[in-house]
Amino acid sequence: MFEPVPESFFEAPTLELSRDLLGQLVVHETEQGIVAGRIVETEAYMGVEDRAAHSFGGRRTRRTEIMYGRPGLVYTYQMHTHTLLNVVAGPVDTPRAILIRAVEPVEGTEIMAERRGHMPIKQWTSGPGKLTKAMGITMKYYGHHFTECPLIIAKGEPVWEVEAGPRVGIQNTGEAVHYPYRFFEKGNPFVSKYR
DNA sequence: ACGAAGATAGCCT
DNA sequence: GGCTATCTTCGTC
Repeated sequence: MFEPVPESFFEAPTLELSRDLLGQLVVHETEQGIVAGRIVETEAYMGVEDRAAHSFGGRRTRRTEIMYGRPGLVYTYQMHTHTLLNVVAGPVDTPRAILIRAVEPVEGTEIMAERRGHMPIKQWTSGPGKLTKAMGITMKYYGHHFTECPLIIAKGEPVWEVEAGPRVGIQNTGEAVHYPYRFFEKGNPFVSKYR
């Protein structure tokens, strides 16, 4: 019932794709059932020229390797106690990625509630580490493609209004701190932070 | 083999 | 606002 978007969806230029992803659904078929969330916040990481990107300066390691692959691949990595979910963007050998920072619960809410320890709903998926926990997304999806089950991106409801601003949580990255590469749906309560 | 660092979140004062 | 959990990867010894 949830259809993956076509692979061509991911071929848009990275900043455009960051906006296009807003409103689309992340859908995960788990053992307990389907969980789905509508993307309301993203951040672009612009590859070799972006000091905040893992692939800055052409850095190519086991972790960043997937960023050099085709758009639409899953780039997961571990941040302290959390898994963070990214969409690989840009053509092959252009190591860009888009971090999914927040989603709005759409389906499988009882499963998310359990995974999030029955916190208030606003805290289930309002951050990159929170949403992966709520949706059961782990490092095993590194290198998976978002057009294939059991983890896909599907067409959702369009966003009302998009706002842009500087990215969250990056430091010591010089000018990159100010780049307006964060996109979110204006006023949406699941956006990770307003400032 | 070891130590440091990090695109976070939750709990504490 | 600060403190820290505890994971994977990377650079260096």
